[in-house]
Amino acid sequence: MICFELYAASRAMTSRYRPALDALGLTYPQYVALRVIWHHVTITIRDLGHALALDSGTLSPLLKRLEAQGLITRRRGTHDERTVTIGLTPAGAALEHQAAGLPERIAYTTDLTLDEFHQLHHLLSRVRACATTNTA
Amino acid sequence: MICFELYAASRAMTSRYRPALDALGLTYPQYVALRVIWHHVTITIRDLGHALALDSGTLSPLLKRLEAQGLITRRRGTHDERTVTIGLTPAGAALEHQAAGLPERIAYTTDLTLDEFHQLHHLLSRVRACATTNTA
DNA sequence: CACCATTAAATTGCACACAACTAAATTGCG
DNA sequence: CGCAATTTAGTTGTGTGCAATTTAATGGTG
Repeated sequence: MICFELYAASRAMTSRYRPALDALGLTYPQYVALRVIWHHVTITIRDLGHALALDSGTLSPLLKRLEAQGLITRRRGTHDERTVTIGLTPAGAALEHQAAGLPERIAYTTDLTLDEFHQLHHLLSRVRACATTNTA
Repeated sequence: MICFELYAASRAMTSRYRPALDALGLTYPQYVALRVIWHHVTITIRDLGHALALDSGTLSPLLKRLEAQGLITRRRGTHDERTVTIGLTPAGAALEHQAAGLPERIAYTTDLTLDEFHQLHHLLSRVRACATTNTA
């Protein structure tokens, strides 16, 4: 039952982020979305959805909440008016510094060695690749 | 970002179960709850919650739906009336046979070797243990 | 150019997760 | 024994995930 182990481990790890994210006023999905936006500065909802493997049914309300918090901006595309490009407000950009080093701090509290992290990362990307490519 | 890999891999694997579970009329959380019930035949909500790392806020409505589907029974404890013991209806017990071998069939469609599965299982239980014990 | 298939977001509906709270039963301590 | 702390389920409220549908814009084909 690898699937249950993934499901339980994912929830357990996410719960480790919760105290720090609560202090920033973010949920975990909001945080990972912001990470992608911080990295790209501006990004379409379409590309954000590909990066996170989430559809507009999840992202639309999530991004609406981030906009309501004054962290991001939404702008309709000019040459393709179907697209919406997400940008950062000063507050949204500033939040990157407050959240800096969070994954490292969490990883530090686990007992895994660096080598085990690399192994796990490799296996998880394999699993994810198998599970996604074959589905399409 | 092990946490995001877990989050993405978990969702990807769960989506692999979806077609088979749709045919059984189950969601993935309902399926994993039923697996525990099949194994124990009868179990209190408390113990089920410990096995799945889910609280009554999640389990109460989930079990109510399984009961509405005629798969499980709920019975108040006799010597401790706070507890509720879950049992199986004939339909709920029969479903075990229809769901037999599902994890193996899903695992077969991934490219991982048996050895990689063991490694992954080991690392995931380590992660889960670190993430849960230190939180408590 | 007209038209249809495709694409991007948003919306709706359902089922989790989880925090916070409530209600009822039990336990334990003075 | 009496009563406060604890335990067990259930309820409420918020925020995802994801299927299905809707709306609007784009692109390709005849």
